[in-house]
Amino acid sequence: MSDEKLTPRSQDFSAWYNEVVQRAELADYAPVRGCMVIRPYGYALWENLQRELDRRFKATGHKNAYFPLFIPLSFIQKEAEHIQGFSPELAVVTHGGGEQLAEPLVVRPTSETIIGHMFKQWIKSYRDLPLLINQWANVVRWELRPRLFLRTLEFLWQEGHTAHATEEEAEEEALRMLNVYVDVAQNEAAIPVIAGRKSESEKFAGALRSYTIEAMMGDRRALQAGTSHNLGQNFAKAFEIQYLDKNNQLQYCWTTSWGMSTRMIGAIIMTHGDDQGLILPPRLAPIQVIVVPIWRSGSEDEKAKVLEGVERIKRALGERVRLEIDAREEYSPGWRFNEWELRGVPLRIEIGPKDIQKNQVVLARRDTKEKLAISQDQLAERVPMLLDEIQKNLFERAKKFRDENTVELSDYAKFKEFMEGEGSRGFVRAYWCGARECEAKIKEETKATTRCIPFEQPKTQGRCIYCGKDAKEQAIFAKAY
RNA sequence: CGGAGAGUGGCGCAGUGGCAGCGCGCUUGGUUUGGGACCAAGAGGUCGCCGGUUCAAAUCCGGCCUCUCCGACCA
Repeated sequence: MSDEKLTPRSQDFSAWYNEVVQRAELADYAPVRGCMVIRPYGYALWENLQRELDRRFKATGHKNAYFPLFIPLSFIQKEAEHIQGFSPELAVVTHGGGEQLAEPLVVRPTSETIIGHMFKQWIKSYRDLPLLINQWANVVRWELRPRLFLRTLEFLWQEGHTAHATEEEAEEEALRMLNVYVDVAQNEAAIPVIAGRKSESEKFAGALRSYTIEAMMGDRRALQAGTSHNLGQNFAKAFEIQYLDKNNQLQYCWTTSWGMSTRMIGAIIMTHGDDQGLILPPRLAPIQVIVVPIWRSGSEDEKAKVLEGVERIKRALGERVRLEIDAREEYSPGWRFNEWELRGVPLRIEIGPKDIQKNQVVLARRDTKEKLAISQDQLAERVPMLLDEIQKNLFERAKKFRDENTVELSDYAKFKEFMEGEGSRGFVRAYWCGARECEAKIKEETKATTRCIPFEQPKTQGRCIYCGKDAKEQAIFAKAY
């Protein structure tokens, strides 16, 4: 561990991000380019996110299963758009057991194809529907420019895959799961998101429609934090997922898929972090409260009293919050304060000789840096309340930041000016006619892409920011990760 | 793949031909402890790899590899 300060976010956001990830011990670089090791602290954060997602998946009727890592190459090729979208980033196994394989195997970039293959075996009748499956898995995409958590060659995620009798049911499912992502992002990760539809060019390879939640990071760039796809009958037709309806007619299923990944950890870091380091939302923080006891050496009596105080804190809070104690004598209090701030623990409790005398403790909030003294008798009541308040404050703060950096524009010259330069100045809401050409030109000229067409639209209509033709809807434009 | 930068103890770096160093971290002992403590003694290196020049190469020359950042691609 180094004593040096982090690179300030304003100076170099990327450098800040990489330093935070490594120094907070979330992850480390692996010996293979583009791969990372998720360390225990980072993995604990992932487990908390997993738990919240999994709980909601089960509550909406989904069951977990597991499908193989290897997919026959021919499967990927069955859906035309799918192969086009994914072929540049496939990892392909050509040899096994010392022999060249008769058919190469693809390391899954996503599992629509192999799951489609299995769904065909499992679905015969309308009585088998809907089929609601989720899997927790790793996937591999051979990305050109990796970034810790945001874009690694291998990443962890969940992928939901469902099959339905009707288009309406599939659509309803895709939107239901997007709402689960909205709920988890906003209420657990404290990240405000904009939910909407992806444009044709930004949608998932092989989908009928893609839905997304988009978040603004601390450098004002956009990050796609979760997606849900209505796959129509594209995969059902490619994999012959068919059922007999009530009238004994053979019908193709309507399928969906949806995913959220370890990228969310990157989103949490970049949404809430500051120049001191990480700030974790209490609901997901592996450690919600860190207790830092303080005493003078040479006084065993004082030390014993402080440690008794620590025991009282543990008794009051141990069952209610995720609490750890840092009683390392080899580090000064100041060092320990900085360390736990770097690692983003939402609330710190300081307890020393002065507090013992007054029967109090000092609480230090990570989000506002405020310190306040409370009576030890109030711990069980006040600490959970304070954690809730921190959770709420992080969300409100991020929302305010996003809103302050979102503008509505109707003039393309102003749009270009807004997007000028290396960094990002934020989100632009603008009317867009929906034409692929306008979208492509805007991207070429400004590097901004359509992030989504938000569900929430103004009542009025307008003119396309690029071509000036009539436009029914607004889109969010931004430079994205 | 295009552009930029970097490879020297765990980390950050200095070292432009002549004994491989500094700061932090690590170990041991001691003194400390309310915002990144101090003293002392230690451990730790085939200087990214291969070849060449030279009495002598971390340093000069040639080739290769890797990583990071910026772009195209993407959860």
